[in-house]
Amino acid sequence: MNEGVEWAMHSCVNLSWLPGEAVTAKRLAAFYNLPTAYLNKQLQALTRAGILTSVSGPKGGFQLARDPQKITLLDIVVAIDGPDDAFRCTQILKEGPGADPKVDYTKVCVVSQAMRSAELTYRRTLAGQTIADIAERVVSTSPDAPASTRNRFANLKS
Amino acid sequence: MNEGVEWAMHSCVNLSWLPGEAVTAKRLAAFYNLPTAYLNKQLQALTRAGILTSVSGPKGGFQLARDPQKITLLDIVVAIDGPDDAFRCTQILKEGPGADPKVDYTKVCVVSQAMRSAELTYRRTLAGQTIADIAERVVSTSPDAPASTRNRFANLKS
DNA sequence: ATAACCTGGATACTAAATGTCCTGAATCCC
DNA sequence: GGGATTCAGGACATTTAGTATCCAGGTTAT
Ligand code: SF4
Ligand code: SF4
Repeated sequence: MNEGVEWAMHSCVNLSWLPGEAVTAKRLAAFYNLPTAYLNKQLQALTRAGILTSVSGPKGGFQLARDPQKITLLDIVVAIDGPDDAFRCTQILKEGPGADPKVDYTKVCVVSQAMRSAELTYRRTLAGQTIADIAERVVSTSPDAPASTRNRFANLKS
Repeated sequence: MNEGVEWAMHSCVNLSWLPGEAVTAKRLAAFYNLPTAYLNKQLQALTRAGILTSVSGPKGGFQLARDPQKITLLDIVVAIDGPDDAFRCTQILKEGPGADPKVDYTKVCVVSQAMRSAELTYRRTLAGQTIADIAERVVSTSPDAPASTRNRFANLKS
């Protein structure tokens, strides 16, 4: 899995502490000391996926496109890592016994179904958790996180 | 995910149709027209993991090390793809606010916990399905699969 | 003894992830 | 309008992981 997923998760949580404020890629990157240009690519992907909105120009930057309660972890994973399943079906049955090129063995093959069922539970679990849930749980263990995050962003020079 | 996982799944199912018979890597590869030497590496990994047993020399080959009911899909995935989670934790919090090198943020971080919970359901689902389950489901849709598989293996020249 | 087969390391090849750079367009401020 | 700031995105370069081949060494059946 793309490590940009982790960056995106944390950035979205941070952005949820800064509602209505446009934060530049440079500042988001500086927060965790990440490569700016590369993080910018992930932010672009989130924007294309409709998770963030972006504004060009001075005072521009990124912010959450909708309520954190409506952004699931699955949304982010799909936006950054793509919609493909981890288990790749290379259709080896086509080289096997009943070789019928017209059949899509992805649907028929029992192995494929079994792996797919596992990935389904995975996605369901991710879809059941939102950025708001994450943020809330962070607050419950360290209640000053939102304030200190805002403070840190305010003090970021670059 | 490693595509060897797919090869391993199908090979294990095939081997479950051939109990007590040692099948050479060359024949297992020929069944799906796979690269012999590379498939052999996956079979070695399965052997190291205790899923297969191997015998050297003429009349040698691989066979299941235990009852197909006791081989879960998770066993195979771990043997081929390794035990690591898909979500990689690069510990970016160490570059962040509270930077404490002594803390293992993998345990503390809420994002990490959320992703981990999803992977847990994934693994649980995989662990709940065995090679025997797969084989049984194949039989229920095409009852002649075991016989035709044995027949095809018997007719493989190389 | 020979041939077949597994083991594992070395190596090559290929694809994907990671990271950088640069041009162009949008926006703000003077 | 002009300059500065920032996003958008394409074009690379670099690094890492996956895929594939080969060979030398050990095991076993005949
Ligand atoms: S569908 Fe089944 S047989 Fe075909 S490639 Fe996927 S796993 Fe293998
Ligand atoms: S533990 Fe949390 S913060 Fe640390 S790297 Fe993993 S996801 Fe990021």
